This record gives sequence, C-alpha cells and structure tokens, in this order.
Amino acid sequence: MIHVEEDETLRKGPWTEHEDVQLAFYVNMFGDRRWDFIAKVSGLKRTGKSCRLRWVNYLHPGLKRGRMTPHEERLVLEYHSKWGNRWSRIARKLPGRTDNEIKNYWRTHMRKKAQEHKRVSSPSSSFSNSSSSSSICTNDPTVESMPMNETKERSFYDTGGIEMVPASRGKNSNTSMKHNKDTSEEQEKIYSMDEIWKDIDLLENDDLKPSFDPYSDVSPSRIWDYSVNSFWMMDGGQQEFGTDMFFPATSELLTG
DNA sequence: AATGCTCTCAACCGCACTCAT
DNA sequence: AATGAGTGCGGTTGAGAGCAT
Repeated sequence: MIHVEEDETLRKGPWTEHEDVQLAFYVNMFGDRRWDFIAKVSGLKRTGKSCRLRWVNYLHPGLKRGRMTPHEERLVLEYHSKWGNRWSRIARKLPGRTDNEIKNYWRTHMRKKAQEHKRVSSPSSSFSNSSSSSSICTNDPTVESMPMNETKERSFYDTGGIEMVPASRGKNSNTSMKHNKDTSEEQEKIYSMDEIWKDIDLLENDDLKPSFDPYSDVSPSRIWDYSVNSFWMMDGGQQEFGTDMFFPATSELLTG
C-alpha cells in the first residue's frame, strides 16, 4: 500500500507522522508558498504538490476536523447552488474546511440524499418531471443516481452551478466554460433556498441527525496542535511565523 | 467469527492559470 | 511576446474502517 521507492525516486501514498512533522517544520520555517523548494530542502521525497496538498488538507493548524455542523452543511448547499463545484471557493466561506473536505462531503452526503430523494420523489417512473425532483435537478445530486448513460461526461457530483463568473484561475475557467456549455438549458434556473432547506430538513430528519455531539469531534492527535496555532492566522491569508520553532529537532533537521 | 459490502477521506492526477524571465 | 516553473483547482481513485449478513 505504501509505495516506498528507492532513494532517488519520489514517495507516494500515505504520509508518515515523521514526514508530517518534517513538513510542518519547514512550512513554518519558509512559509506555505514555495512548495518545490520546501520539498527539496526538507529532504522529503515528495513533490511540491504533494507537500502542499498534505499541508492544506491535513496539517494546516486552522483546520477543523469532524463532521460538518448543520450550519456548515447549509452553507455548502447554499454556495454550491450559487457556484456549483467551485470547491475552493466554497471552502473559503467555511473557515477551517478544505475544498477536498467539502468535495468529499458533497459526494458522500449528496449521493445519499440523491438516493433518498429518488426513492421519495418517484418510485414508479421517470424522476425528472416532478416538481420536487426538478427542484434540485439543476445543481443536483440526483444526477448521480441517474443511469450512467444519462450522465456520461459528467461525474455525479458535477452538478453544475449557474454562476458563470469570469475565469478566476486554474481549472475554474475551464469548468465554467464547461458548465456553461453543458448546462446551457439550465442556466436560468436556480433553486430556491426554501427548496434546499426542505431537502436538508428531510436529510436531517433521518440519517444525518447526529446521535451524539459530533461537532466536538476534533482530531485529538495532530502533532502540531499544541504548538502551531499561535503562529497561524486562519483565513486571513496572512501567516506569521515564529522563529522560536516548536520542533525539538530543529538543528538536526536543518543540518540534514 | 467470517465474509462481503458500503462509506469515508487522504492522496494522486491532469489541466489551466500566474508570474518571472 | 514567448516560455517554463510553480501553483491551485476540480476530478478521481483506492485503502481502510465500519456495518450488515
């Protein structure tokens, strides 16, 4: 499972705790921008991209862990209805949550919701013609429950989004164009928040309802928690780095 | 208890954008 | 203006955990 290749080649797969410590140290030292540089100087046999991803999705001290709160769930739905699969953009509205997390959340929960919805809305025949069904078809997870031949070219959670903002960066522009094209007939539709909330309520009434307090489920074991937070300012885009680093083996690492 | 199935999420990949040269 | 390195993003995959039978 862990593919450890020989020295000169790159490591892939799950990160070890030691790698995490090392990465966190170097990020605190050099900032979270120059990933290729960090990958090199850290001695980690990882690509810059891999380092960045690990940091952003897992090691960043501002991250929340555990289940989404109902409020967050609503925000995700609300912003997804506006922006479609613009996960990073949505993530910016949910401090402590990553695009990856939101993406995963959408995929898992919306799939469930889609199945639920399909069951409820049309047990008999076509599921695309009822008003309730159409209420969420635009941005909608029910797409996922469609047969493959009806959804080809689009992943099940590529549910569109009607806002065609000018390209900001990355694949977004491409995605925007794609959505523009693929959902041209749907562009004018936006489904009301009432409908969304109705859906959420439906969801919350059954399988999403927490049976315990899930929101306190903060990962207990992240190695940097005890020390890094004070160095970081979340969501402001600014970081401050302490020079009195918390890693005990600073000098050893640096001389490596 | 063993096995199979489903769900979750960390991590990878490819593509497109930004920026320095 | 062209180009290449670095970076960010969305889509996808697969291992492991959890659950059902």
